[in-house]
Amino acid sequence: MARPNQTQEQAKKLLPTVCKTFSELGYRRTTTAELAQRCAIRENILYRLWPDKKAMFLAALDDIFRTRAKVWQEILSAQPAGEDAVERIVKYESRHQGEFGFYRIVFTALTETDDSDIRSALLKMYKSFHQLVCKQVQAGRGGKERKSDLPAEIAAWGLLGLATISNIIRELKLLPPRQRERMFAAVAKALVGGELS
Amino acid sequence: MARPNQTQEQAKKLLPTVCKTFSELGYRRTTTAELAQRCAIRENILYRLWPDKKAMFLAALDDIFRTRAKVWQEILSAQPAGEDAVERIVKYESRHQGEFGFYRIVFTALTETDDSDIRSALLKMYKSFHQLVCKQVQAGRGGKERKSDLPAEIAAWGLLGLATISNIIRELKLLPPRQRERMFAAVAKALVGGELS
DNA sequence: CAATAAAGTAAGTGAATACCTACAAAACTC
DNA sequence: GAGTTTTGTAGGTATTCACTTACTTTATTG
Repeated sequence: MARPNQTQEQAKKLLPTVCKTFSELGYRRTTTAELAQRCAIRENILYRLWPDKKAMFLAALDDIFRTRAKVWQEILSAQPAGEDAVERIVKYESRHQGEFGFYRIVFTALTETDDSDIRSALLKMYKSFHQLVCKQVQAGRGGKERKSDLPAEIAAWGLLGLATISNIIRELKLLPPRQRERMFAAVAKALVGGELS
Repeated sequence: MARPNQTQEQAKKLLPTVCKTFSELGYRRTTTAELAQRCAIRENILYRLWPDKKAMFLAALDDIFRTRAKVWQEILSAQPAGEDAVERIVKYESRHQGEFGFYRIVFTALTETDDSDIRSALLKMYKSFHQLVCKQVQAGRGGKERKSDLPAEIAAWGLLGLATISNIIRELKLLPPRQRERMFAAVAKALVGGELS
């Protein structure tokens, strides 16, 4: 025996760069040569870490999802399950959207949905997020749902749509940042309920 | 002189096939060979109709945008500027979403936004749609805006987001059709105002 | 019909790209 | 330090793809 295998660690170390590359260039335009160069390694080392390009992409998708979920968790745990949990997440999202290239990766994945692996990764991701948002909406309402409110599951889909269009707006600079933030807050309020400030 | 130039007509005739191909395969996976085959012509004929692949894509993007706008116009002109104009469009969209591959082309375009031509085509498209939706929201409210209502421009962005997530839901089969329709209607109502049935 | 330009056919080309092979250097265990 | 396994280097290959070239056929007009 000799030299412990450190592929796991190296893969982990390279993931941020891989994510960034895929989110900047999309799936097809990201070449393995480009990936290798940005990671400052040779191509064949990439192939020792992942079996093929698709696996690299799926790893990036998964990582970016985990990262986002973790960020939310942190926001929530700062002052757990309070009345204003959604509000805090909404505020955070409206400001920091796109910082981690989350949506660009999702968009590029959405144009590859005829690949069953990518499809099911996306499916899992959307379900998880919907559930997460759902819970927060419910928590934010503190159990008492007024008859005028949208059901939480429905409001959650609306919020995911809002996040999506908000990223498109950001991407295309359809609105200046502040206006986009205000739009985000106003629509979120309309969806979740009147109490949000 | 001999034989009148019919490239315009042929281009027009091929556009639906070109659109369909791009929306099924995305920009990168659509090869000019595939396009030619589906159009039942040779590759170099494509290049007599458009200067390059990007031009083919932009033509498809433009066509699909015009088509959608025309459909809306028809829905509206059936019973012009009524109180329920938005409602009719919303109902139509919730049912027929994705039929024309509209969003798949938009998604693939969104991953190519560092190309300035594609970027500005998208920009123009989103602005037009937002304006169109805006007008309809205002018309639907019949001039009288209640203080609880979202401003029309903001509600319009919300509706575009709703349309987007709704297409993602359809694409990934996150909800069965009827449930998706109900979700669409409920969120649209929350955004536009309480009067919609 | 003759001249001419468009429409179509068939093949090719150079560049890009995912992935592989063969080997050298380094590091860990005993 | 010998033996073994990982890590790194350098180059290659088969394929795909956007786009081209050279040529034949067809339609149109004077």
